[in-house]
Amino acid sequence: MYLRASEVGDSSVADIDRSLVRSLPLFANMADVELERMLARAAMRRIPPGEAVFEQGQKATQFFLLLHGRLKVTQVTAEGQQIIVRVVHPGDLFGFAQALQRDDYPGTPIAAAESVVICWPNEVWASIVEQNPNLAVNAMRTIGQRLQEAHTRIREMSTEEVERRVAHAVLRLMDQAGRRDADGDGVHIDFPLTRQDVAEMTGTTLHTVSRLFSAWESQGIVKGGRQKLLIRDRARLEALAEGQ
Amino acid sequence: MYLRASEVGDSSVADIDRSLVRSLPLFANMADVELERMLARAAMRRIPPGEAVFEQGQKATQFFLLLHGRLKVTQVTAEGQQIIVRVVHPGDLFGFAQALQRDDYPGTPIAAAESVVICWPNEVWASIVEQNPNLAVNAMRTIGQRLQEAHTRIREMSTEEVERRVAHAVLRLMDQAGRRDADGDGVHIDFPLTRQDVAEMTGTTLHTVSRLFSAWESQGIVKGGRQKLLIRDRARLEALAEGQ
DNA sequence: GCCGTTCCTTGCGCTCCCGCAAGGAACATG
DNA sequence: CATGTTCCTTGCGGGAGCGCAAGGAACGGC
Repeated sequence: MYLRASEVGDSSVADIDRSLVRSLPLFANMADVELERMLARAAMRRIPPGEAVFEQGQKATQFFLLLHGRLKVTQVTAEGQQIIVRVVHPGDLFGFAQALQRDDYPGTPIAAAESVVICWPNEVWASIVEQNPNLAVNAMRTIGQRLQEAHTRIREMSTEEVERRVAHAVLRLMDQAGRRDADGDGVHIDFPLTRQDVAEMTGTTLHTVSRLFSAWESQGIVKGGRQKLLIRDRARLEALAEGQ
Repeated sequence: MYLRASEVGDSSVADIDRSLVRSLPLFANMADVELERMLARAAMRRIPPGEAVFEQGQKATQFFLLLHGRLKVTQVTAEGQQIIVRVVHPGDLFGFAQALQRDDYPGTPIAAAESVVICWPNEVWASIVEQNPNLAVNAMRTIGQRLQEAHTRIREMSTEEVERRVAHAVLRLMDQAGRRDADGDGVHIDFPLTRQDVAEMTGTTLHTVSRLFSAWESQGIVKGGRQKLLIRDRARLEALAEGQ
């Protein structure tokens, strides 16, 4: 049944995995009845890799929650330069334009791996918050954390050289999407990640990232691969991030 | 009476300028009674230039609103490098640590000019939000906007060269703190602003900022001065910000 | 299995910008 | 007015990292 729905791309409320949703911090203090009422107004969508959930600049009519998979949120500048604003992990809200007080989406979330999202029309937000202020508080915390991450990134970009910034970015990815490697030693990043991606996260070029990874690999700190990254020596990486 | 209170540094609720507070978007939808109740739990403080409202890392027990003046929020890295995270303008909330889900303040707000703030103990927040969800929504929007600004800055730092970044920063300051100059031509920044400050906002050095300002001055775009900046040709500055 | 596409690597030259250094101007303080 | 402090300016040299370029490796589609 799930598979059939997936083929269509859209799917009914009944298919949404309750236990998964229930475990999210966002809904921690929400009563079962409330949650059910909220899910009743939701829709589910499957996003194949490389596809966008919505496009930057598009009118914001819905907000979203990532259930499975991984999204890279990109922004494109007037000159066509692209950057990755953040990575959306399972359980994260995104496409939250109205909270940012704008009526269009500021970025484009692209599926790095096969992903499943649920979405609500914008109007749902207000009506739900009214009955459940706790959700608003939770959402605010989420945005607050995101703000903190942004400030961290600004600080790093202002004061650190490229190697440290890249090391920090890799450590962050490791914490958010690390997975113990099947082949024994090390932790790998759990979704396809190109050198270009890392460059766009750290404000550098894919060339520099490639050179760094090569250098690190020769020291046994990481092991690269096409769209893959395996971290073998976290301590050394942390040392690099702190500037030796 | 106001002056006497100022001398002490702390002041009573009665002194708070109601019409000023009333006009803030944050309280737009709040009933007079609610506002009065909220102000009843507030305290007022005067901050002389150069002094901090609180220190980075300090336990967060209060949140704040800037009434008059101007604050530069700085963060110091482990290596002692300083950056300016943002500038607080009159009407802005700050010291909002609990919304960021942390119990210490992430930065240090330093008065650039003589400033007046009002502050509340953290507990007030929860009790007020409960009775007035609208305030939570407003606060979330504020944080959302701040997040957007942070992303803009990240994008600029990733993709633009120093000159464009500095031009953008100056334009932003102009919009937020610009004031028609008394001596006729141009708009000046309404608080003391050093080259070092601008450097810390844009992730460069005071040397580079100084060189840029000199170059711009020789083209008649701006006019510098000790802790002063006068913008004479906004159009040219915008052109620079867009990359000629 | 072949071919096209995407992704990665590495060398080389160049440029933007930092860091050092030294001097000068504005302002505060007694 | 004298002295110290903060802030600004400018020259010079060096280096981190970008951009170009060219080649190679992994993957997917037919």
